[in-house]
Amino acid sequence: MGRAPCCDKANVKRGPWSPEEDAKLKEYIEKHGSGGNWIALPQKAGLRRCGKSCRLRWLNYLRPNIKHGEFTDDEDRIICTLFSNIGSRWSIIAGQLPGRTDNDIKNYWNTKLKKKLLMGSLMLPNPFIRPPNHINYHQNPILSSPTCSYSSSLPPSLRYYTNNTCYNGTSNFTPNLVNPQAQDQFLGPMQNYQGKESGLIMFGGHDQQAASCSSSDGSNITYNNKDQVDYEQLMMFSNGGINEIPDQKPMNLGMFGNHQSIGNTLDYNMSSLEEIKQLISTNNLTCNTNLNYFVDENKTMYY
DNA sequence: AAGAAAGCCAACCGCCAGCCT
DNA sequence: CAGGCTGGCGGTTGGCTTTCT
Repeated sequence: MGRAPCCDKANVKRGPWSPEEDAKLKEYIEKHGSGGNWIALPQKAGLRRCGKSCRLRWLNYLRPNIKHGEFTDDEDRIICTLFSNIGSRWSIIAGQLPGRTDNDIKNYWNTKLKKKLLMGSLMLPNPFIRPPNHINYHQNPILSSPTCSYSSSLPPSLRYYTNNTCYNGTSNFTPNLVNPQAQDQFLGPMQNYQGKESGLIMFGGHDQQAASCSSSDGSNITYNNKDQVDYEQLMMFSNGGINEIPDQKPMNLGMFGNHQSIGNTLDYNMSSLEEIKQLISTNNLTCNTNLNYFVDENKTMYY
C-alpha cells in the first residue's frame, strides 16, 4: 500500500495563487501564525489549498522581507563560493542571503548563474579559477603538451582545455575520448597556479537544465549511476596525480551541477559537514582549497 | 508578423528525517 | 520500538514570456 496523500487532491486547488488567496493566507498567518501545522492551516484559513502549497507560498513569496529582483555581484559570489564548497544545499545557501529563498537561488543558479560563470563574466575568489597571469602552462604537462588545445573564444581564465594526452600521476596516457566535441564539455580550466596542481571543473549534470556532462556525451568520465562518477577516471584529468592528494590536498576539484557525490576511499584530512556549517555561519566565505570537498562518515565525498 | 525555440520561475512532487503516539 | 504524520528539502515540471529566425 502506498503512502497516504497529504491532502485530498481532488478537492484542492492547484496552480498559480490568486491575489485573494494570497491575502487570505497572509492575513491568517499574520494573525495566528502557522500554528505549527501546515496541513490543518488551509481549512482554518478558508483556503482550498494543500497545506504544503500554503507553506511554500508563504515561505517563497508572502512572508515579510522577501527580496525579489536582480541578484547583486556580491550575492553571485557568495552563491558560487558556497556551491563550490557544499553543493546544492540551497537552504543553507539561502540562509546566508537575507531575503532570498532557496527556490529563488536554485532557479537563479540553474538559469543564469551557471552560464554567467561559464562565460567568464564572473570572477570568483576561488582556487578553481585563477586570473590569467597565474597560469603557468609550461609547468603543466597537460597544458604544455603539443596536443593541447583550447577554446579561444573564452577568456584565458575560463578556457576549456582539451587534450589527447593526459597525465595520471605517473605517466602520460591517451584517454578514450569517444566524442571529440564532448571534450569541451567536461574539461574545465586546468591550470597550474603558483606551483600547485591543476583543477578540474565540471559544469552540468543530467537534466534538461544542466549545461553538459550527460552520461551519453561520450566522455570518458563515466557515471556509475546518476549521482556518482568513477573517481579515478576523474582524477586522470588532474595534473597532480592521485598519490599527492592525501597529504598536500593539491586538487582543486569542483563539480558544478547535479552530481552530489563521488564514491571513493581516500582518507583525506577531511572537513566535516559541521565544519562546513561552521564556516558558513561565521560568514567566512573565502574559498579555501581545504574546503573544496568534504567526506562524510560513509566516505562519500561532497562538493 | 508569426511561429519556433529558449529562457524563466512559480509551483508541484516525492523523499527523508525527526517527532509523536 | 514501530509506524504514522509532518515539515523541510532538492529535483523537476509546465506554462508563461521573451528572443530568435
